[in-house]
Amino acid sequence: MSDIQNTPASAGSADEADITLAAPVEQVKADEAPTVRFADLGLAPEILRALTDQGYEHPTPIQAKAIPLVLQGRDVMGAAQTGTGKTAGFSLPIIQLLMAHANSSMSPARHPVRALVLTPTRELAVQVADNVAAYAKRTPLRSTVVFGGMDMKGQTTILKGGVEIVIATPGRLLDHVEQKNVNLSQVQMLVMDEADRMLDMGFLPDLQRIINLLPKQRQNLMFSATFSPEIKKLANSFLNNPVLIEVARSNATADRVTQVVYKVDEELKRDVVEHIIRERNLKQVIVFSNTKIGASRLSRHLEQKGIKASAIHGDKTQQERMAALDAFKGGAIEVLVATDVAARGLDISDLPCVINYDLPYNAEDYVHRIGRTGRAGASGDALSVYSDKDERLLADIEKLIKQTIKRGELPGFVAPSSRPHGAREGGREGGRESGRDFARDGERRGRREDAPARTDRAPRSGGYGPTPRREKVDPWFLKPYEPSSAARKETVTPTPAAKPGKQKLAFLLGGGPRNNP
DNA sequence: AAAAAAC
Repeated sequence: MSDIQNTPASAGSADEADITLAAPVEQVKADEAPTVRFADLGLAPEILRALTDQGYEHPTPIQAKAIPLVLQGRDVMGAAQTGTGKTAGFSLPIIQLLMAHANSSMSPARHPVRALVLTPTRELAVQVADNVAAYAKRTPLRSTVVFGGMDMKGQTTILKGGVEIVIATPGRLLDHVEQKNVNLSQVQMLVMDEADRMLDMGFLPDLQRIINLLPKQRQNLMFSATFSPEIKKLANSFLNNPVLIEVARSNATADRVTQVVYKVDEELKRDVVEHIIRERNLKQVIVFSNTKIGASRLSRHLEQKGIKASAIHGDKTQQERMAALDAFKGGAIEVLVATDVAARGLDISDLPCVINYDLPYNAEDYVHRIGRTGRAGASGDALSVYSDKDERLLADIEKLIKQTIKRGELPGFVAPSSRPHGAREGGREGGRESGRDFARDGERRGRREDAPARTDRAPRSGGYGPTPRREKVDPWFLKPYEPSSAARKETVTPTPAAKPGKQKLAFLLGGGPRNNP
């Protein structure tokens, strides 16, 4: 992938009119993939050791760019999705900067909160916190995570014990602030992760409340997958002279991910999902549902059919959510049926396959969902089932990704149009199970014997539809009338893993050391 | 039209 084309001539776009940057935005330029090592980035030995412990040697492109800039104290606006390594991109330099004044005193007063990371979802908070803790494990810095749905007590104890780095969802953090469990007046660094999602979720008032509690003098890092006008406004109001770091659009729509859609009868969707899981012998797959109830039902259905499945959505207790995630990561659960709570942010290793049980109402969410696969140089499959009523959704998605998605055929599943009226046919190849009654939902049916894994997978990439084109990024940051804003711009392109062999091995081992965090 | 997030 090459760099994104942004010409100054296009800067006068319509929605830029009401955007006034508080300060000029500097852009840096770098085209080639970095061949640097973490050791070249000026990181402390304690941090390098922690990275080595985990098998990381080479930074991803965004890390190679972001780390030095953050170390310089710059505000950074990162246009990056998950899977680009942005978590390490901000946490490593934060740890480094805080280390300069770290002390090993046990006194809570000597461990004021100095870095704050805000995330939209609880799971993402936990994940970021896990990373931070791992990177900081050889330093005296303390970190913790606070989020809702859990007892306040444990979090309160840790907060009162003193921590330098807090990772939090906004609501619970404010809760702690109100209860005087935490003081944010010493925060030097603020990270807003998945800022676009936080806005979508209505966190703006909470964000403003939190920011009002912070010192004016601080460093701000903001990451967002999209550049809506709202995000630009947020960037304008909260960032000070930021550097824009841009990662070419997620590899989600890159050729590494084979996308296929299957048009089926609405009521056959769950059987099709089951069929796909068996046919491909999938052992690690996320199935996305548009609704919480749909996720639960599908999960239950799959479980009844002897597939190790579990659902994760907002109506589950936090304990259930975490248990499901852990079970999935640990392999006890093979199919995680999720709402969009898991669409973004979650770094659930490198999934070989993602299935859309429903096409998302929001085309943008499609990109986020399938971004769970084909990560970090690996290939992946993104399969979607849809029915007649979803044609419009599919059209929206294809318009967004500027790509026609391959229409797949499922041998054994009768095409919706040719299905005889009233018949409920859902058998598979060889008609082994023809005549099954698909009408009675929830009825226990005979468990299907394990089907041998077939190899007639959908063809990999290529040859179908126009060449994928990267989404045009609105050049809001170009300030044609601002002399200090040189037309330099940073575009970081994800590169294949530096060591493909090692990467592959990591995947096979399921969570072993990866090349890039 | 749905999901997420504080109690």
